[in-house]
Amino acid sequence: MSLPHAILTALLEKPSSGLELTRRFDRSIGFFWSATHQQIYRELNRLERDGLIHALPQPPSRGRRKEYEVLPAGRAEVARWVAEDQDPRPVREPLLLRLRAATVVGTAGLATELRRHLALHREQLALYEGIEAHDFPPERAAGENRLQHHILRAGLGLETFWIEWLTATLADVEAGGSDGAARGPGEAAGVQGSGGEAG
Amino acid sequence: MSLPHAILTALLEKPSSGLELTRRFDRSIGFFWSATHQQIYRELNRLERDGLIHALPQPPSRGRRKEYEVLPAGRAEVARWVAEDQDPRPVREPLLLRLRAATVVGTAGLATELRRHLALHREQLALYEGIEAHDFPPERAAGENRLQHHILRAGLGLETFWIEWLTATLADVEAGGSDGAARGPGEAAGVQGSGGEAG
DNA sequence: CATGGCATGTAATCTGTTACATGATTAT
DNA sequence: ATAATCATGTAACAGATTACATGCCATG
Repeated sequence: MSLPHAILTALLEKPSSGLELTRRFDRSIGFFWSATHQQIYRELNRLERDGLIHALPQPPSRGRRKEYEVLPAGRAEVARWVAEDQDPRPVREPLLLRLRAATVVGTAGLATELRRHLALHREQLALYEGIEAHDFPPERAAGENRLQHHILRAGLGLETFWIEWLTATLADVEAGGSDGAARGPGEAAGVQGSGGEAG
Repeated sequence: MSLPHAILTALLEKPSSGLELTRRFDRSIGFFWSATHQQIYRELNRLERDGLIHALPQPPSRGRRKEYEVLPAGRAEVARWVAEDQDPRPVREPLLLRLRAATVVGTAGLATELRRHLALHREQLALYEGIEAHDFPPERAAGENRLQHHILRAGLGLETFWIEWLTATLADVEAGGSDGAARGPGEAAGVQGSGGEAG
């Protein structure tokens, strides 16, 4: 249940309308929590109903811009949530799944996908590096906004990791070149399976 | 739409019943794609209805074990999916969200959470290291199952990244020690916001 | 007054989560 | 017999995705 809190945080930073929020969820916030405008409007209505935010007084009609502001109860809820016990979500990465599938049905077409992903991650890394250069220049390194910098570094670090991992994996997939089906059904099963059970 | 393919892959590795699959989704496969038994049973029924798998002939009654096997159409579907164009999912990490919220409402209670996460990631890393030692011993390094090793390395790399990142972030949060509310509302907004817009 | 873009919203569907229900099997 | 556990399943709901609908407003 993070979306309402993401919205509250965004509104605390700056009161906004639904569409403005949508835009911000395409950029900075969306780098680690994405949301569509439908999710956002729905959640705004709930948050208002629950008394955590309220719309600034404006003639309410259908197609008209509606600006929201966080109420004290909303701010308190965010503060509570920051300290809440909340386990890290298990990794959910379809590409790793597909890699595993490839060990069974063959790697045909996989290299192309890996290359494509590599390019996308390089793009994203470049984007983050641009933001870092702009917002956290070396001259005022030990500044106030250390937390913000750490958040950005998470993005930088993750992209860097994927780039390295994809590069290594791609090399092996291209070297192996085995486009066809896997060697034998069931052979690959033990490797990850038995290890997991042992651990 | 990865769950059906995850199940097909698991069944290709080894025909199983619903509960067996559930167990495997708690270990090896679950390391990068988790699922509960309800999801699995629902999906098994759909896959059978769609002719991608079939239950091995056994007296079908309610509480009785039902073993499934992948049909040729199912294998073909997996092969198709391995090569499919599929963009990486945007990162969705509540902890980063909470960090950002903390820049606005204060870091009270945050260090505790970071420490807890650090411990959990260290545990997970140890688990992966155990599996690596067991399944990929250095003596038969350049072996057959390179792909499987790469999959495991993704887990190792991600956990390692989070441990390093959490350590660095925690140090700053503890040093800053500002438990109270943020400096001023709106001040923190520009940092990530403007950077994102510029990029 | 028509067009296009801005802004909010509805509806349908799918995926994921939580809680509970029920039949079968095994051990005591 | 009965309790514990194995195994499958139902129901209700929350969250996320996709497609579409509607009203406002500026411009030509």
